[in-house]
Amino acid sequence: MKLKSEINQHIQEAFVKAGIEAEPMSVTEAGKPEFGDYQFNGAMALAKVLGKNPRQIATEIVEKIDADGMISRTEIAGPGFINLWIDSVWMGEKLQEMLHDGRLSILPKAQGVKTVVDYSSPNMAKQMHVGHLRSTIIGDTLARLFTFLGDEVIRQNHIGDWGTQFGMLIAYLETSGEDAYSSLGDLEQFYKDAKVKFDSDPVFADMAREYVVKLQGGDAHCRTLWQQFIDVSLGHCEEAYRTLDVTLTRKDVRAESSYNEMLTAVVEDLRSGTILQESDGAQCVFMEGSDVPLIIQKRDGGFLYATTDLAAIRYRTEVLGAKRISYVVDARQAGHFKQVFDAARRAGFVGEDVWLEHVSFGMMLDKSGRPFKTRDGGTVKLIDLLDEAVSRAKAMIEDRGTQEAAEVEKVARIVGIGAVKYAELSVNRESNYIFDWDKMLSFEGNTSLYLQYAYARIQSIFRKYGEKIDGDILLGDPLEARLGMMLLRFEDALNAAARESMPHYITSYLYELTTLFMKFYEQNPILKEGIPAELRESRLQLASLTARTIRKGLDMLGIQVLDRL
RNA sequence: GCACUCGUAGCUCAGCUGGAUAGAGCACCCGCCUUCUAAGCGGGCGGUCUCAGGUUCGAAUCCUGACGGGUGUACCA
Repeated sequence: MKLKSEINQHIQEAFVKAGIEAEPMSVTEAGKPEFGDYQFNGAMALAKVLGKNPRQIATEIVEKIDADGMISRTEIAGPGFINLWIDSVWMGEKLQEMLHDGRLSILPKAQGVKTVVDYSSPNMAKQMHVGHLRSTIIGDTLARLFTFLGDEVIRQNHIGDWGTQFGMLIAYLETSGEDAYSSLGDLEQFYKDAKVKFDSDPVFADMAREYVVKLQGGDAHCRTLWQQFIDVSLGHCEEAYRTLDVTLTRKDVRAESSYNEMLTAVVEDLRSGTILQESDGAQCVFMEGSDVPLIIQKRDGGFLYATTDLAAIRYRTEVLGAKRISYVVDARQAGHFKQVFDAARRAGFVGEDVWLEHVSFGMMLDKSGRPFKTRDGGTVKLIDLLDEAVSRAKAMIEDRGTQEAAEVEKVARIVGIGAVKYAELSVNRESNYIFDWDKMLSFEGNTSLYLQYAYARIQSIFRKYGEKIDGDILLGDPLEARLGMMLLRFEDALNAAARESMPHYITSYLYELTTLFMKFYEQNPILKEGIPAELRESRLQLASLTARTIRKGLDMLGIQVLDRL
């Protein structure tokens, strides 16, 4: 339920009744339990405008609040804080509605927004490495989240399948043997070998350059080899997607090369829109306040990635009809996207009603704060990272010895991959972050395993109980009330995460919820002898709802839960 | 040089549109398993929120400057 906006509405109504004319202001979640559940701090801000004492304003607002059973108590504190307590009977009823609703009382938007999420975007010339992880995981979370909230999501995997390096690779494929599929088994090695030959063998280098021209000219044989190469490379990516439980499929692929035919038109339309300027022989778009242009067409007539990006933007708005486009791309591209967005708007490729958003994320650094590399200076392959995660999880599970032998592999996969994804998603995406195997695969504190563990313990209670639950949800105990409050905030957390494209809002919420539940559960036995039936039923319902919220929240992150751990 | 961005506990990070005593996890110390899974819970230790000004009733949060780190800066993607 949209708890916060419901409270805001009551405050707003009180404003009207009290004759206060002011911009709507929002309540905030109370910082401490003794300040209630929510607090409204607007009275102080209004004091100056209205020329009144803030406490007096607060009093006038409080007197007019008519929350229809939702708010049980109000208090004016300090200079004019309004503290609000949510009624526990009201909460109990709402919690029960959530429990009996498959979507946890979260209604899909009446008017879904057609949203393009551009993410993952691997380069077909190389194997996926750890640098692709953040885009892939953040983007997939956003796609799942937006979908759940009722938006119409179109995933776009803007794969890099065009450019000069493909000439080299095709030439190498042509000379290295007949069977393309087996020789491409290790793409990384293939690329390195090709590069070595390119640098050392002038005849081969010339051949490679020739192949670029032939490929771009549409030569059938070259296209066939190129297509084989892309198929194999994409196959590798899809293997990583499957391992990661990422929802991208082949139908989401919209390759760079697919925009080729649109590029000339993009340049022409920019020219006729008089946005284009020639500078040093190149066709450029200049932005106000910056002397570094966005180059659309090279002096030699060639197109660049800015051209492709503009074509893609156009396709997304004009053909797909997107109203929000989220680019999940690392922070180094911030300047580029600023220019592309600006050019696209001025060219009229996107209207005022389209929201362009660069969902940027920071770089991955090693422990000494340098860009993350392997010991020999190479990039860490994504698949190696994932294998490592699973094998570490497996070792811990075997060590613990609570799983059936047949289950170990499956559980290790869910736990290990979950840990990697959660570690990426739980930090603010905008900051750089320190990559550390131990931290990433740690299972303590704010990690996926902590949530999965809590979930499994709740399932254990229900296995033991095995009967139908009934009765009211009672929130007598303070911890019970806080848990109930937290459960009701789920939708607010999801909405905030979606509004700002910040997955870590979800993890923070889930961690806080789970911590509360763990405390509650330690102090308030559920099935123990001597617990009154009424209380037991109520606590079982809270436990059930907690489990469902954890499962749904993790589902937004593409992380699975387990009934036993 | 210019632009953007970051600077919170020993380490890794939260801190939502400025709000009441700045929060977690790890590490370290102490306690809790004959009782619903101890991958847990409780307690302790630890911060002049880089620094200096400014705006405000009120600043980790907004503005300016300094210092320090990172990134970007014309025909690669």
